[in-house]
Amino acid sequence: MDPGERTPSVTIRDVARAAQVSPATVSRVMNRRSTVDVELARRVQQAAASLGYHPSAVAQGLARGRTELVSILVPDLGNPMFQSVLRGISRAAGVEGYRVLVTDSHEMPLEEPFLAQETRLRTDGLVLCSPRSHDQELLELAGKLEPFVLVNRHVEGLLAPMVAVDYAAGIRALVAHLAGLGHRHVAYLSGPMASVSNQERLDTLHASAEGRFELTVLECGSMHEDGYEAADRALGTGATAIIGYNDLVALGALGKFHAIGVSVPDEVSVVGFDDIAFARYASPMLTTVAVPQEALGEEAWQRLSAVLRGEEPPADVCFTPRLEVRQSTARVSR
Amino acid sequence: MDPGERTPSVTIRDVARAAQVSPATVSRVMNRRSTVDVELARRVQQAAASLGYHPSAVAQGLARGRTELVSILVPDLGNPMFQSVLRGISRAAGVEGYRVLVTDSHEMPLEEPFLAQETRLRTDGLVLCSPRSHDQELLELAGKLEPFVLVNRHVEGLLAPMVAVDYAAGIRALVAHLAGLGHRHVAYLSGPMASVSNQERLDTLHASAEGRFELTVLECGSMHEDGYEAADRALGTGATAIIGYNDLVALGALGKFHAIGVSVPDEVSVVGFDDIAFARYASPMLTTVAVPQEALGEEAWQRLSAVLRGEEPPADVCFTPRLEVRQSTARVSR
DNA sequence: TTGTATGCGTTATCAC
DNA sequence: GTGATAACGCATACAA
Repeated sequence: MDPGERTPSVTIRDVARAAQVSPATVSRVMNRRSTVDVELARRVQQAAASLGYHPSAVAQGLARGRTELVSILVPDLGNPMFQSVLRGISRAAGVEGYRVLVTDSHEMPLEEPFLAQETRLRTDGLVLCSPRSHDQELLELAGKLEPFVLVNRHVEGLLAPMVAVDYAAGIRALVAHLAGLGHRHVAYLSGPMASVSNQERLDTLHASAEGRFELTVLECGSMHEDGYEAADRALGTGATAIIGYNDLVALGALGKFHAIGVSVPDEVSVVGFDDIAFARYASPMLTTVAVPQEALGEEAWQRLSAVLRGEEPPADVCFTPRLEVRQSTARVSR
Repeated sequence: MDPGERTPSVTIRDVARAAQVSPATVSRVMNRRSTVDVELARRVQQAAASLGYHPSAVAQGLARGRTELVSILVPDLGNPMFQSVLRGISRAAGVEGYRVLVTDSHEMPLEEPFLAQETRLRTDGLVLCSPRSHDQELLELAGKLEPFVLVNRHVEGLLAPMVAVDYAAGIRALVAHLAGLGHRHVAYLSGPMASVSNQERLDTLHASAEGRFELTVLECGSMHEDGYEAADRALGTGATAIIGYNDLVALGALGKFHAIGVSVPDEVSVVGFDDIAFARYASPMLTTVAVPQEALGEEAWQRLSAVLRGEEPPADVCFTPRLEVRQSTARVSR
């Protein structure tokens, strides 16, 4: 076998020749177009099969003007939250024959615009998941990114379809829950500064904590290790309850507390955000705010799909997350 | 804005016209080819910039004969193990300008051949991660899948590069560990029947348990819920230690034990496989076998990349996993 | 119904 | 150095 040989791909012409018809007819047969004579069709089918012919996706893409590929850009492929969104999109898109090209910006906001454009150029559309870029930047970029839909982010003045989550409502539910349990001092393990959802959670936290409990904010991050590292710092503030930026952070804190012998929820309550699959199986089971992750992906696809078909996309949607009370929170003991 | 308007994309001709040069020259400038007159080059650059020109990836793909896209097929995008492999590939490929198209077979072995071919057709190469198909099927398919590399699976007679893990060694380490702790009855929560790695673990388990402890095998699965559901069944067999097919299953079992008040590792030891990030942060921290997940992805890319360049790929590699003793295992108390 | 011819946007092989 | 021009593989008006 010659290692240097290039794909000796069989083309539509080879099939045409073998079936003794024109390339156009082969094309028609392959695309089940119009009425092709049954006899010819069969000849083409056989020729194609025996030659092992498969239309070139690239050539089809060029000729049709669409690749049936869409891109998704996420800040961190390692985060189960984004993985679920990806699954949702991938599954929904797959049903319509579209495949997903995924790009990870590795929580580097500055790279985002470049990556978004780059990946968008290779496909028919783009899903921007929790972009960390500033509103202004997104507004300027919008033209070169279209068609695209925004997940987990609202940008005023942007005409792209959006699929969002009412994080404020989730935070308020969390605050009410903790206050109801008698907590008077709560620590928030803050997420990435570039994260708009972190900002939103922070703002809502400040607003709704007012008059209910003292709030201490600690810079943390978005990953396991960040929560693990910040857990005892949080405890050191005298807080009786800790709110993680997301479940990963909360789970990291849970791990640390177990490691240093601090009992949850007896000595300290811990809550997260997102309700990733692991939250339910943690010990203790994590109280958190459930975000419909796969649904976010599906809804995003519905909108992108509509735009790709030239139709009007469904109206923007904003999911209201649901408080999921489990075992990591309890009435304060002091 | 006319909703029906198609991408009014600016082409290489538009730039050529604006810069008063031939399309060929524009192409040369865009690709930093040969020596183009500095003055002309600048004119082209300006024209391209002011027109917002970007080469069509599809057209380039057709003309160059490569898309700079590779596919990866995984059995379950929801599994952190595969996510890590994906990350590894995505990151390594990204450095060389390649993007990754991901397809999830949703643990449906019968769909795999079709999906593999389908996704392969859209890119320059394929990474088959833990394929569930039979050896025979893979051998027959190989021709239509090339170039591709195999991760987490060895198939005799297949000339595709492979990146594997010595699961048997991992299992033996696990067995030695548990036996050393005095366990005389161990239960194995078996993974998907179609999983070759499950079969390998099972075989090695049977072989190395011989004379050390009694082994009970329970059908389970590959996900959290499966482990959660099977945990008490496993305990009911009288086993003092439980080996999960993977970390997900083990973590699920851990969750169940916590829920029903069974203390780990005092009443029962639990071990997993893979060492996903959550294993370290579980309570108790999960003893498991560490598989270098991202490295698997990176190595896979190195091989695929070499083949794409027409070079000889590095030799097949087989990682030896490392036993990670943590807190979910202890000396048997009876 | 079927074939012919042209276009899709680039790259690359030639002459100039 | 630079510019025509022919692929690349397929889809699709249009003609027959």
